[in-house]
Amino acid sequence: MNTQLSLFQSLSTLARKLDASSHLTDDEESIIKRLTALTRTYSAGDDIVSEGDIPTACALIAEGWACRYKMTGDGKRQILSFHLPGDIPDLQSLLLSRMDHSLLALTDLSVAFVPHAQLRDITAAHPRLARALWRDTLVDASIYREWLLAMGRLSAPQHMAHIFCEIYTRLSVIGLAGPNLKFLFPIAQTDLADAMGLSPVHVNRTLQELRSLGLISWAGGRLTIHDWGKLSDLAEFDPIYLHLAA
Amino acid sequence: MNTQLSLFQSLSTLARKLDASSHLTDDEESIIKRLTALTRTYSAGDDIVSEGDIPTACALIAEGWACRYKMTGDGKRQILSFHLPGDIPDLQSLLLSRMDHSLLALTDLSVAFVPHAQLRDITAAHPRLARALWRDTLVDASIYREWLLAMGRLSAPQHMAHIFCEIYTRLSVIGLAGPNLKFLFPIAQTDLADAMGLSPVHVNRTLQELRSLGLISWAGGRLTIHDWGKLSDLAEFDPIYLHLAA
DNA sequence: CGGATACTTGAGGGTTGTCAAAATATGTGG
DNA sequence: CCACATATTTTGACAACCCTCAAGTATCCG
Repeated sequence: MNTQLSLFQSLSTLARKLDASSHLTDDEESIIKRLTALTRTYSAGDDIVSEGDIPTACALIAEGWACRYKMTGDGKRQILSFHLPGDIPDLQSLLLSRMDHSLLALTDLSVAFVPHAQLRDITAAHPRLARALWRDTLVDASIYREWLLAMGRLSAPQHMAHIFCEIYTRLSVIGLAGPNLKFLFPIAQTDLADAMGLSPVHVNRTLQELRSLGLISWAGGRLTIHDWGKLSDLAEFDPIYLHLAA
Repeated sequence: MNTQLSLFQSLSTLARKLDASSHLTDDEESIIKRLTALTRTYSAGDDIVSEGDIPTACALIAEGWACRYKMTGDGKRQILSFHLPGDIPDLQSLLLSRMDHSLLALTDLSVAFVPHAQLRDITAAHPRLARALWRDTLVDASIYREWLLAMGRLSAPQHMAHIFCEIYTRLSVIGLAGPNLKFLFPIAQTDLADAMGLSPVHVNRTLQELRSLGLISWAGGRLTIHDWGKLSDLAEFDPIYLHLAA
């Protein structure tokens, strides 16, 4: 993808997300769209930012999927969240200088880096934009809460169904999934396993269960939800925790 | 405890916490200490705020322990975080109007309610205070990340050890635990189970394992860490995620 | 076409859950 | 201070869930 186009698009997506949740004025919207940023591309598997780093810019996802993760001492990985275009997964680095986790490209990825200095300037000059960004980090925290519930108290099939429902909903918001319930889900089963805290083998078996129930199909990086009602019921999915409306 | 005293103390604890992480000026510190708030007391087991509520004030814990939790459809509970004096567990309600989870008194509790209007005023007038509060919510999110890692990828004994290490560290910061490693841990094993995503029976057995290893004792609501080195090694506990220093 | 990666399947073992009951601690009223 | 009711902790037996190891199959990519 063209770098200029990619930057323009990612800033538009961000502005759209912030407007949807915090009602930006035209003025505020154009400030977001005029952010300058250095665009970089990554290959699937690359670290974008690593635990311990002290970033000087925030990563705005332009295209592709990323994730936050942490490792245990003996090399087990836990994925903490998935990130889609329009997300700024390390926005917290503006106030928490040292990264307590890493950021990884799950697919080939293009990222626009918005300098901290610039974000500090606009948040100082525009308190409403500061609040919109703050709100965005609070929604992040809300998603963590939902994931904790899913990890601790949902069965494996419920948990997996929950992830599918969340991703579909979030993709819809940014226009990357439509009402036909077919969309790109371009990660490996191993990644899903690390997000659910399970082994890849068990994820594979859980997946077959959902398939044989006729709820979904997933192949070649494309996911189809065959029965949204049953899938979201199973997952006890209620999008309130995404705080999509102000 | 006297209500006035309790309010004064909770505001001091809050000011101290914010100063430690974000370096308040004397002026800013006194603004925090002059917040007006209605103090209320709760009994262990009371809901302070419930999922779906739209709060108009934020709950500042003055004395006792609280927790955030969510329930599944079939009545299973997941505790999402523990909250100690000086914490404002529902600070996010300032920007996310509807509660996506509930807040519960784990012990008898006194809470100072700071009106949203007042918080909006001081964050508008004092951007540095706004950032200090924002930072506090970002630390919250960081703790969620660490809990996700613990739930997904640590063994039950490691996970439990991790919780003990975290709580000890956080109690130290607010002066409720000292270098002798003995401190109040006034919750039930059932609560710990709901925080770890395990059954009470298994928590009990895990506890006996830690006891028989000579790492801790826990009885009558008092926890003693006998070997901090071994306990924190087992838990792979690294307090970086608490972001105690700016 | 060949090598690497990802997915699938099977077998067996460890961890954790459920159910039920006993033992202990806690709290309250007399 | 005791007696009782209640809540919490502890124990045992068994089943379900999930993990590991290992091998086989499919898919992707140069």
